[in-house]
Amino acid sequence: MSTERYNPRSVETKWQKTWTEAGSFLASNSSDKPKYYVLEMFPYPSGRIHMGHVRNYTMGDVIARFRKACGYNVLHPMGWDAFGMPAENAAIERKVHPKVWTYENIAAMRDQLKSMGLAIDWSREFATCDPEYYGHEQRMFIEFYKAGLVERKVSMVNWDPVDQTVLANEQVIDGCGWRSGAPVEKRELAQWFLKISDMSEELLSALDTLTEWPEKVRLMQRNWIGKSEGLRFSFVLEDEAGNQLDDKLTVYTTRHDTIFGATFCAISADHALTRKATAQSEVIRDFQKECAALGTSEEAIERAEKKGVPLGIYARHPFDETKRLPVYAANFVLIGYGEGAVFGCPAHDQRDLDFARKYQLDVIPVVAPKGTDVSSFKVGNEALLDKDTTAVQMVNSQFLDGMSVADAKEVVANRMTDAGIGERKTNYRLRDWGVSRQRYWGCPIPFIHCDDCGVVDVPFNDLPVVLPEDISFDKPGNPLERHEQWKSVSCPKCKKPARRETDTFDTFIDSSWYFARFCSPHSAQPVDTDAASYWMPVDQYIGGIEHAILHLLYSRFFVRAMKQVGHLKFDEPFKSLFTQGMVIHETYRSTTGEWIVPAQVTRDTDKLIDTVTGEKVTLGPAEKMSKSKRNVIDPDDIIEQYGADTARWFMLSDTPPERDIEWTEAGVVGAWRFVQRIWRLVGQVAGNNISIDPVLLSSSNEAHVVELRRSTHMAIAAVGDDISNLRFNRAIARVYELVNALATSLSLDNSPDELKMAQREAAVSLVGLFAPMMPHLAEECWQVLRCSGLACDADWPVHDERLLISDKITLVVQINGKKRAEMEFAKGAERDAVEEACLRHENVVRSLDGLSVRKVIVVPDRLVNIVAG
RNA sequence: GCGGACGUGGCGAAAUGGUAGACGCAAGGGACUUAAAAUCCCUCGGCCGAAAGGCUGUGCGGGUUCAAGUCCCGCCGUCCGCACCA
Repeated sequence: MSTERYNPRSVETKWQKTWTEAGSFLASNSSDKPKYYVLEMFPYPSGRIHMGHVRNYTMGDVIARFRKACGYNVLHPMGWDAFGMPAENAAIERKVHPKVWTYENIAAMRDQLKSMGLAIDWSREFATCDPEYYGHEQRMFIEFYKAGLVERKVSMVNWDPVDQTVLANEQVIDGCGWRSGAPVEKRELAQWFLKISDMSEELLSALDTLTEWPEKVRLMQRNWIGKSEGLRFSFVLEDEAGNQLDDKLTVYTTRHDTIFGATFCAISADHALTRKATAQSEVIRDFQKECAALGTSEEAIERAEKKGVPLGIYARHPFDETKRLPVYAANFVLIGYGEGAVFGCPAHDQRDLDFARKYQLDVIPVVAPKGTDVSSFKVGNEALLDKDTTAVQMVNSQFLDGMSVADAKEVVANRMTDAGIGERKTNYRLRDWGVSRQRYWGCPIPFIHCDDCGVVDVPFNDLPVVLPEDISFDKPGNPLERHEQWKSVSCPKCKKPARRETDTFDTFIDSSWYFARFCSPHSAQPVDTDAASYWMPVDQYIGGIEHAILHLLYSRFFVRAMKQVGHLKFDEPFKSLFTQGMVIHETYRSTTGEWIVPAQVTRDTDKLIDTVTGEKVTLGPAEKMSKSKRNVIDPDDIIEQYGADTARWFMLSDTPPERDIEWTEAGVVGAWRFVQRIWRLVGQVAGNNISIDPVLLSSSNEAHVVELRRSTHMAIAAVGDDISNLRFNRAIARVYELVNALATSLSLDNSPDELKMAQREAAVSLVGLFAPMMPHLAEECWQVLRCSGLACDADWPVHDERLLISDKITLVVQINGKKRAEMEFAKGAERDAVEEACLRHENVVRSLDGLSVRKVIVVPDRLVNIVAG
């Protein structure tokens, strides 16, 4: 049979159409088969898919198709995380309405995803900006409110004084607003919170049940929740002259053992005592402004140089009347954690030490290695963080001297408790989830403010509260706040004029339950509880590691909240989690330092040349594909030139899925050549025009037949195993091995019919094995091989265990751990016989010259290690 | 700053504590061709050697073990998250 080149352009659209018409990937909510729910994190509709999407959705697709072939009822849906700031930025910069921009982007990206040939049930698609979707979200929020899961309280936001608008952390650059350039201020606003911190312990302990999550993600969540067992206690305060003040200073610490090392107290710039002090001091006012300019980002706060100002008040040491500790307002103390106040123990905390050195405060070591000469023991510029708790003891600490750290904690906690100035307290770092955003393009928060009735929830009958469309972004700030007509409503309770809440939800809410909605996307309820009970939890969830904490933790919380109000019957949304790596690419710069797009760079022997200017290009490291560095490859271009299968194959090859993958032209071309190679080999097999006689094939002892069949069945066993474990790169290496074996077999002359049958068996199996990865090529090969039905409906190939067993094994002979020889033995050979044979091997005899054998270690069927000296 | 990960040939990588480098890419040599492309065959961590074989080698320094890329301790480097980006 003559083999023409495989032309993906026409073939791929043909099969996509076939699948759609056959409804191949529609999931049924009732089936006798076991269910399997595979989900990739849904995309933000930025307008075009990027290579990260290609990687993410290819992985999910392989799993979906593989599970379908294995006989599962598979749910593999797609939707859009469609609210968010970029739509507003487009509205400001390009004068297009967020809604128009978003839905146009969705349409474009849907087409792109479809061109990848994904096995998705598109009948379940929705966008989070669909009023139908966010209406259910509003209803659930009210249900949460009634169930006591919601709270309204004051918290800080970044405020741009010029644009008169609230800024996200990413919009604060070096303490200034990104558009106005004005120094950021902090402002207090009454905001809505979901009380996730009430669930800290539950969210922490349930991590132990998530055995199919990466350990690193569980660890990150554990640290994020940040459970600590400590002590909360109060200092008595006095003024400069030693007069006792009415106020007390309450601090939280986990290191109460170091109380005698305390040399100062530090409180947040937003602490009530700091605020009180600003009234008298301009210095303190200025300091507070300086802290405000850091914004609300914890990262910025913690990276900033440790600074503070004395407040002119002092804390009396609880156990030593001769000591008093100056109280500072400091920029590194977070108002949101513990009490917003700490005592500083510079010897044993790096931040405290940096601070103490800057302001010449005392540094008193109170924990030292046993046997240290205390009088000469000094701390330099590195705090002593005692890791080996058995090797240290308390010093310089009066009644604690000589104790272990743990005992000292006990004693201090008991004394404070007995004296009524302190109590043991378990603390969590996890804060409540602030969900209010002062923005237009989000889900309206379904509440009404009435002067008489206060905050009133919108009646269910009036839901959804739909975003008004007649808005403008001419002025900075939230258009909803300026929309008098939309804002004005009558109070549901007293019917008097009232105002709508103009804040919208954090988009993390939208993404905290979409996976449950996919089970019954058209239900009149937020979720159909039975459908969710059938499909949930998601069996395999795939997404970027950047979501390891927030999205995944919020979803875990939200599902529990939904359970509490009766929508769901389970606790954990994601049974197995996989976090894939990024797609990176080399970066290129011109002689003048500008970034250059890869398409504009050509390789001339060992130099890189700019095809537009002809000038030399400087090669930079491979980095995450980004618009700013211009190192972006457009998936459309790749699919147009090589086809989706080639792009998919490349994404899965070589690099383990959890690691960053570098996109290279050479790699894509390699994948493309492999597609053509398969096509040629399958064509050759089809040309043999033979059908398999199972009896004849399995009874053949012909060496080539046995060898090829062994390769085929080893590949079947290995590929299935590797895909199940998401080791796609290994699965692909096994596919290459099978292709190499088939090619070798096909190059033999005068093949008997049995060998042709073995070749057909290899080819048909091969197509089945790569079908989840290259589904279009698989359909085309399936057809050429005259197999029945569609490849996407075919069962996963089954391997014959008997063909995997070999009666001979190659055993490695080591002397003192170094390989000296290889020997063949029958499988399961006697230990003594093996040992004896090894010792007679010429290499072994030579190497052992002059040495005496002390011990021989035999690992059956693997290795012999002769210990000699 | 705090938290988390990663580090193996020219490159992407593989390796239940048991033969380091499977598989792929690139490179070099050869076959086919008028030529090129495509395809096919061979070589391919480093050093010594004609070969057999030997020495060395998994970021760096120690340790455990008959045996360490793998386990433990300490460094170095790179990347990700830090609560209003999604």
